Amino acid sequence: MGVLPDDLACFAVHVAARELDNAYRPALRELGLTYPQYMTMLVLWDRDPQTVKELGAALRFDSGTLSPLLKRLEAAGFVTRERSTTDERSVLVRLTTRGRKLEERGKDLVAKVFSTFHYSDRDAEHLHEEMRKLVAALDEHAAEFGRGARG
Amino acid sequence: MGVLPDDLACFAVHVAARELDNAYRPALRELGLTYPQYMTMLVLWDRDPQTVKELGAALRFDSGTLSPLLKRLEAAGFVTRERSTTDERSVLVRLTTRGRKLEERGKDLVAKVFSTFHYSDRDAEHLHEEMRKLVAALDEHAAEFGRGARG
DNA sequence: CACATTTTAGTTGTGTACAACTAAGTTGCT
DNA sequence: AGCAACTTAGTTGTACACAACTAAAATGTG
Repeated sequence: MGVLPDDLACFAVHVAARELDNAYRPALRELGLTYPQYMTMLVLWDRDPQTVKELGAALRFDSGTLSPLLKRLEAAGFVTRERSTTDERSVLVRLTTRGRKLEERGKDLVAKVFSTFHYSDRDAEHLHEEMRKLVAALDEHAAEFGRGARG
Repeated sequence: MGVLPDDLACFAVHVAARELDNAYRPALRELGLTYPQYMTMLVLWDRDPQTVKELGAALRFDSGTLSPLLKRLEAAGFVTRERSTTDERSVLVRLTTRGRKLEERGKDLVAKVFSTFHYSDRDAEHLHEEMRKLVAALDEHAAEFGRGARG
Protein backbone atom coordinates (compact mmCIF):
# COMPACT_ATOMS: atom_id res chain seq x y z
CA MET A 1 0.00 0.00 0.00
CA GLY A 2 2.16 2.86 1.29
CA VAL A 3 5.74 3.51 0.25
CA LEU A 4 8.25 1.70 2.45
CA PRO A 5 11.92 2.64 3.02
CA ASP A 6 12.95 -0.51 1.16
CA ASP A 7 11.22 0.87 -1.95
CA LEU A 8 13.41 3.98 -1.93
CA ALA A 9 16.81 4.35 -3.55
CA CYS A 10 17.77 7.09 -1.09
CA PHE A 11 17.20 4.77 1.86
CA ALA A 12 19.32 2.08 0.20
CA VAL A 13 22.18 4.57 -0.09
CA HIS A 14 21.99 5.25 3.64
CA VAL A 15 21.90 1.55 4.48
CA ALA A 16 24.87 0.91 2.20
CA ALA A 17 26.90 3.69 3.82
CA ARG A 18 26.21 2.37 7.32
CA GLU A 19 26.99 -1.22 6.41
CA LEU A 20 30.20 -0.18 4.68
CA ASP A 21 31.14 1.52 7.92
CA ASN A 22 30.43 -1.69 9.80
CA ALA A 23 32.43 -3.74 7.30
CA TYR A 24 35.50 -1.56 7.80
CA ARG A 25 35.17 -1.27 11.56
CA PRO A 26 37.01 -4.44 12.67
CA ALA A 27 40.04 -3.78 10.44
CA LEU A 28 40.17 -0.09 11.41
CA ARG A 29 39.84 -0.96 15.06
CA GLU A 30 43.25 -2.57 14.88
CA LEU A 31 44.69 0.71 13.60
CA GLY A 32 42.89 2.68 16.30
CA LEU A 33 40.93 4.68 13.72
CA THR A 34 37.31 5.27 12.75
CA TYR A 35 36.32 5.42 9.10
CA PRO A 36 36.26 9.25 8.88
CA GLN A 37 39.59 9.38 10.72
CA TYR A 38 41.02 6.87 8.25
CA MET A 39 39.88 9.00 5.32
CA THR A 40 41.61 11.96 6.97
CA MET A 41 44.84 9.99 7.33
CA LEU A 42 44.66 9.02 3.64
CA VAL A 43 44.59 12.69 2.71
CA LEU A 44 47.55 13.44 4.97
CA TRP A 45 49.55 10.43 3.78
CA ASP A 46 49.22 11.86 0.28
CA ARG A 47 50.34 15.36 1.29
CA ASP A 48 51.72 16.61 4.59
CA PRO A 49 51.09 19.08 6.14
CA GLN A 50 47.71 20.47 5.12
CA THR A 51 45.46 23.14 6.55
CA VAL A 52 42.10 22.34 8.13
CA LYS A 53 40.46 24.06 5.18
CA GLU A 54 42.27 21.85 2.67
CA LEU A 55 41.39 18.71 4.60
CA GLY A 56 37.78 19.84 4.78
CA ALA A 57 37.66 20.33 1.02
CA ALA A 58 39.10 16.88 0.34
CA LEU A 59 36.79 15.17 2.85
CA ARG A 60 33.74 17.40 2.42
CA PHE A 61 33.65 18.01 6.16
CA ASP A 62 32.88 21.37 7.71
CA SER A 63 34.79 22.69 10.70
CA GLY A 64 32.13 21.47 13.11
CA THR A 65 32.97 17.91 12.13
CA LEU A 66 36.66 18.26 11.41
CA SER A 67 37.84 20.23 14.44
CA PRO A 68 36.86 17.63 17.05
CA LEU A 69 37.97 14.78 14.76
CA LEU A 70 41.44 16.33 14.47
CA LYS A 71 41.60 16.84 18.22
CA ARG A 72 41.01 13.11 18.63
CA LEU A 73 43.70 12.27 16.06
CA GLU A 74 46.01 14.59 17.97
CA ALA A 75 45.13 12.96 21.30
CA ALA A 76 45.89 9.58 19.72
CA GLY A 77 49.32 10.85 18.71
CA PHE A 78 48.87 10.65 14.94
CA VAL A 79 48.97 14.38 14.10
CA THR A 80 49.98 17.74 15.50
CA ARG A 81 48.21 21.07 14.95
CA GLU A 82 49.90 24.46 14.78
CA ARG A 83 48.87 27.90 13.62
CA SER A 84 50.36 28.88 10.30
CA THR A 85 52.92 31.65 10.70
CA THR A 86 52.15 33.17 7.31
CA ASP A 87 48.38 33.26 7.88
CA GLU A 88 47.42 32.96 11.50
CA ARG A 89 43.82 32.14 10.65
CA SER A 90 44.97 28.78 9.26
CA VAL A 91 45.94 25.73 11.27
CA LEU A 92 48.45 23.30 9.82
CA VAL A 93 47.81 19.63 10.50
CA ARG A 94 51.01 17.59 10.38
CA LEU A 95 51.65 13.86 10.71
CA THR A 96 53.74 12.66 13.63
CA THR A 97 56.27 9.89 13.12
CA ARG A 98 53.67 7.54 14.55
CA GLY A 99 51.08 8.88 12.10
CA ARG A 100 53.42 8.46 9.16
CA LYS A 101 54.33 4.97 10.25
CA LEU A 102 50.67 3.93 10.33
CA GLU A 103 50.58 4.16 6.52
CA GLU A 104 52.37 0.82 6.19
CA ARG A 105 49.51 -0.97 7.90
CA GLY A 106 46.75 1.25 6.53
CA LYS A 107 47.77 1.53 2.90
CA ASP A 108 46.05 -1.48 1.34
CA LEU A 109 43.26 -1.80 3.89
CA VAL A 110 40.55 -0.63 1.49
CA ALA A 111 41.44 -3.18 -1.18
CA LYS A 112 41.68 -5.89 1.45
CA VAL A 113 38.28 -5.17 2.97
CA PHE A 114 36.61 -4.66 -0.41
CA SER A 115 37.91 -8.00 -1.66
CA THR A 116 36.34 -9.86 1.27
CA PHE A 117 32.85 -9.11 0.07
CA HIS A 118 32.63 -10.38 -3.45
CA TYR A 119 33.24 -7.14 -5.32
CA SER A 120 35.53 -7.23 -8.33
CA ASP A 121 37.44 -4.17 -9.49
CA ARG A 122 34.89 -3.88 -12.27
CA ASP A 123 31.99 -3.99 -9.80
CA ALA A 124 33.66 -1.36 -7.63
CA GLU A 125 34.29 0.91 -10.60
CA HIS A 126 30.69 0.54 -11.71
CA LEU A 127 29.52 1.42 -8.20
CA HIS A 128 31.89 4.37 -8.10
CA GLU A 129 30.59 5.68 -11.41
CA GLU A 130 26.99 5.46 -10.20
CA MET A 131 27.92 7.35 -7.02
CA ARG A 132 29.78 10.03 -8.95
CA LYS A 133 26.66 10.57 -11.04
CA LEU A 134 24.47 10.88 -7.95
CA VAL A 135 26.87 13.22 -6.14
CA ALA A 136 27.19 15.39 -9.26
CA ALA A 137 23.40 15.69 -9.43
CA LEU A 138 23.23 16.50 -5.70
CA ASP A 139 26.01 19.08 -5.97
CA GLU A 140 24.16 20.76 -8.79
CA HIS A 141 20.99 20.68 -6.72
CA ALA A 142 22.79 22.18 -3.73
CA ALA A 143 24.21 24.97 -5.88
CA GLU A 144 20.70 25.73 -7.07
CA PHE A 145 18.62 25.31 -3.92
CA GLY A 146 21.20 25.18 -1.15
CA ARG A 147 22.51 27.77 1.22
CA GLY A 148 24.56 29.49 -1.46
CA ALA A 149 21.52 29.98 -3.64
CA ARG A 150 21.19 32.94 -5.92
CA GLY A 151 17.42 33.14 -5.57
CA MET B 1 50.88 9.03 -5.47
CA GLY B 2 48.80 7.88 -2.48
CA VAL B 3 45.17 6.82 -2.61
CA LEU B 4 42.78 9.69 -1.92
CA PRO B 5 39.19 9.45 -0.62
CA ASP B 6 37.93 10.66 -4.00
CA ASP B 7 39.47 7.55 -5.59
CA LEU B 8 37.36 5.26 -3.39
CA ALA B 9 33.87 4.03 -4.14
CA CYS B 10 33.18 3.55 -0.42
CA PHE B 11 33.89 7.22 0.25
CA ALA B 12 31.59 8.24 -2.59
CA VAL B 13 28.78 6.23 -0.98
CA HIS B 14 29.26 8.13 2.27
CA VAL B 15 29.30 11.49 0.50
CA ALA B 16 26.16 10.58 -1.43
CA ALA B 17 24.34 9.57 1.76
CA ARG B 18 25.23 12.83 3.50
CA GLU B 19 24.29 14.99 0.53
CA LEU B 20 20.99 13.16 0.13
CA ASP B 21 20.34 14.01 3.77
CA ASN B 22 21.09 17.66 3.05
CA ALA B 23 18.87 17.64 -0.03
CA TYR B 24 15.90 16.37 1.99
CA ARG B 25 16.52 18.59 5.01
CA PRO B 26 14.68 21.76 3.92
CA ALA B 27 11.52 19.91 2.89
CA LEU B 28 11.57 17.72 6.02
CA ARG B 29 12.14 20.73 8.22
CA GLU B 30 8.67 21.93 7.28
CA LEU B 31 7.23 18.64 8.56
CA GLY B 32 9.28 18.84 11.74
CA LEU B 33 11.11 15.59 10.93
CA THR B 34 14.65 14.43 10.32
CA TYR B 35 15.38 11.92 7.56
CA PRO B 36 15.53 8.86 9.86
CA GLN B 37 12.37 10.04 11.60
CA TYR B 38 10.68 10.41 8.22
CA MET B 39 11.66 6.84 7.29
CA THR B 40 10.13 5.71 10.59
CA MET B 41 6.90 7.52 9.83
CA LEU B 42 6.77 5.87 6.37
CA VAL B 43 6.87 2.47 8.05
CA LEU B 44 4.10 3.45 10.46
CA TRP B 45 1.95 5.01 7.76
CA ASP B 46 2.07 1.66 6.02
CA ARG B 47 1.11 -0.34 9.11
CA ASP B 48 0.01 0.89 12.52
CA PRO B 49 0.82 0.01 15.26
CA GLN B 50 4.14 -1.81 15.14
CA THR B 51 6.55 -2.98 17.79
CA VAL B 52 10.00 -1.42 18.22
CA LYS B 53 11.49 -4.69 16.98
CA GLU B 54 9.43 -4.60 13.77
CA LEU B 55 10.36 -0.99 13.13
CA GLY B 56 14.00 -1.83 13.74
CA ALA B 57 13.85 -4.64 11.19
CA ALA B 58 12.28 -2.40 8.55
CA LEU B 59 14.72 0.46 9.18
CA ARG B 60 17.79 -1.60 10.07
CA PHE B 61 18.17 0.35 13.30
CA ASP B 62 19.12 -1.24 16.60
CA SER B 63 17.47 -0.25 19.86
CA GLY B 64 20.27 2.15 20.71
CA THR B 65 19.28 4.25 17.72
CA LEU B 66 15.55 3.63 17.68
CA SER B 67 14.66 4.13 21.34
CA PRO B 68 15.78 7.78 21.55
CA LEU B 69 14.42 8.49 18.05
CA LEU B 70 10.98 7.22 19.09
CA LYS B 71 11.13 9.26 22.27
CA ARG B 72 11.63 12.36 20.13
CA LEU B 73 8.74 11.40 17.83
CA GLU B 74 6.64 10.94 20.95
CA ALA B 75 7.73 14.30 22.35
CA ALA B 76 6.77 15.88 19.01
CA GLY B 77 3.29 14.35 19.35
CA PHE B 78 3.46 12.05 16.31
CA VAL B 79 3.39 8.68 18.10
CA THR B 80 2.58 7.05 21.41
CA ARG B 81 4.38 4.12 23.01
CA GLU B 82 2.79 1.48 25.20
CA ARG B 83 3.82 -1.92 26.47
CA SER B 84 2.11 -4.78 24.69
CA THR B 85 -0.34 -6.57 26.98
CA THR B 86 0.25 -9.95 25.34
CA ASP B 87 4.06 -9.73 25.55
CA GLU B 88 5.25 -7.17 28.03
CA ARG B 89 8.76 -7.18 26.59
CA SER B 90 7.42 -5.50 23.47
CA VAL B 91 6.51 -1.88 23.07
CA LEU B 92 3.83 -0.90 20.57
CA VAL B 93 4.42 2.33 18.68
CA ARG B 94 1.18 3.88 17.50
CA LEU B 95 0.45 6.95 15.39
CA THR B 96 -1.44 9.81 16.98
CA THR B 97 -4.08 11.65 15.00
CA ARG B 98 -1.45 14.29 14.35
CA GLY B 99 1.00 11.63 13.18
CA ARG B 100 -1.57 10.10 10.84
CA LYS B 101 -2.50 13.50 9.49
CA LEU B 102 1.13 14.23 8.59
CA GLU B 103 0.94 11.60 5.85
CA GLU B 104 -0.96 13.96 3.58
CA ARG B 105 1.96 16.36 3.50
CA GLY B 106 4.69 13.72 3.68
CA LYS B 107 3.40 11.18 1.19
CA ASP B 108 4.92 12.42 -2.05
CA LEU B 109 7.88 14.25 -0.55
CA VAL B 110 10.43 11.71 -1.82
CA ALA B 111 9.27 11.96 -5.40
CA LYS B 112 9.12 15.74 -5.16
CA VAL B 113 12.67 16.09 -3.80
CA PHE B 114 14.09 13.46 -6.16
CA SER B 115 12.63 15.23 -9.16
CA THR B 116 14.35 18.51 -8.26
CA PHE B 117 17.76 17.07 -8.96
CA HIS B 118 17.69 15.73 -12.46
CA TYR B 119 17.03 12.08 -11.73
CA SER B 120 14.52 10.28 -13.89
CA ASP B 121 12.61 7.24 -12.65
CA ARG B 122 14.94 5.13 -14.76
CA ASP B 123 18.03 6.74 -13.17
CA ALA B 124 16.61 6.18 -9.70
CA GLU B 125 15.81 2.55 -10.44
CA HIS B 126 19.31 2.01 -11.79
CA LEU B 127 20.76 3.59 -8.65
CA HIS B 128 18.49 1.47 -6.48
CA GLU B 129 19.59 -1.70 -8.22
CA GLU B 130 23.25 -0.85 -7.72
CA MET B 131 22.61 -0.20 -4.02
CA ARG B 132 20.69 -3.44 -3.61
CA LYS B 133 23.66 -5.29 -5.05
CA LEU B 134 26.08 -3.61 -2.67
CA VAL B 135 23.88 -4.12 0.38
CA ALA B 136 23.40 -7.78 -0.55
CA ALA B 137 27.17 -8.24 -0.75
CA LEU B 138 27.63 -6.44 2.57
CA ASP B 139 24.92 -8.50 4.24
CA GLU B 140 26.61 -11.67 3.07
CA HIS B 141 29.91 -10.34 4.35
CA ALA B 142 28.38 -9.49 7.72
CA ALA B 143 26.89 -12.96 8.01
CA GLU B 144 30.32 -14.43 7.34
CA PHE B 145 32.61 -12.12 9.32
CA GLY B 146 30.21 -10.14 11.51
CA ARG B 147 29.16 -10.51 15.09
CA GLY B 148 26.94 -13.49 14.31
CA ALA B 149 29.81 -15.37 12.73
CA ARG B 150 30.01 -19.13 12.91
CA GLY B 151 33.78 -19.22 12.81
C1' DC C 1 45.04 54.74 7.15
C1' DA C 2 40.17 53.32 8.80
C1' DC C 3 36.81 50.10 8.74
C1' DA C 4 33.43 46.95 6.74
C1' DT C 5 33.68 42.46 4.69
C1' DT C 6 35.43 38.05 4.21
C1' DT C 7 38.03 34.03 5.62
C1' DT C 8 39.38 30.50 8.84
C1' DA C 9 38.80 27.57 13.00
C1' DG C 10 36.53 26.55 16.79
C1' DT C 11 32.27 25.97 20.03
C1' DT C 12 27.56 24.70 21.35
C1' DG C 13 23.49 22.15 20.77
C1' DT C 14 20.78 18.53 18.46
C1' DG C 15 20.34 14.14 16.34
C1' DT C 16 21.81 9.94 14.41
C1' DA C 17 24.66 5.36 14.80
C1' DC C 18 26.92 1.67 17.21
C1' DA C 19 29.18 -1.09 21.16
C1' DA C 20 28.56 -2.72 25.49
C1' DC C 21 25.70 -3.25 29.01
C1' DT C 22 21.31 -3.65 32.01
C1' DA C 23 16.57 -4.90 33.31
C1' DA C 24 12.57 -7.27 32.72
C1' DG C 25 9.71 -10.67 30.49
C1' DT C 26 9.21 -15.14 27.97
C1' DT C 27 10.42 -19.71 26.48
C1' DG C 28 12.38 -24.19 26.67
C1' DC C 29 13.97 -28.08 29.03
C1' DT C 30 13.99 -31.29 32.53
C1' DA D 1 7.31 -26.20 38.91
C1' DG D 2 12.10 -24.49 38.55
C1' DC D 3 15.61 -22.39 36.23
C1' DA D 4 18.80 -21.48 32.39
C1' DA D 5 18.73 -19.40 27.95
C1' DC D 6 16.88 -16.18 25.10
C1' DT D 7 14.26 -12.01 23.66
C1' DT D 8 13.00 -7.22 23.87
C1' DA D 9 13.79 -2.32 25.07
C1' DG D 10 16.31 0.84 27.10
C1' DT D 11 20.76 3.24 28.89
C1' DT D 12 25.55 4.88 28.73
C1' DG D 13 29.50 6.37 26.37
C1' DT D 14 31.90 7.56 22.08
C1' DA D 15 32.03 9.54 17.55
C1' DC D 16 30.33 11.58 13.44
C1' DA D 17 27.50 15.44 10.97
C1' DC D 18 25.23 19.77 10.53
C1' DA D 19 23.17 24.48 11.99
C1' DA D 20 24.07 28.50 14.18
C1' DC D 21 27.17 31.09 16.32
C1' DT D 22 31.79 33.28 17.98
C1' DA D 23 36.57 35.02 17.75
C1' DA D 24 40.48 36.33 15.48
C1' DA D 25 43.06 37.48 11.43
C1' DA D 26 43.37 39.02 6.65
C1' DT D 27 41.60 41.63 2.71
C1' DG D 28 39.45 45.26 0.06
C1' DT D 29 37.75 49.87 -0.59
C1' DG D 30 37.23 54.72 -0.08
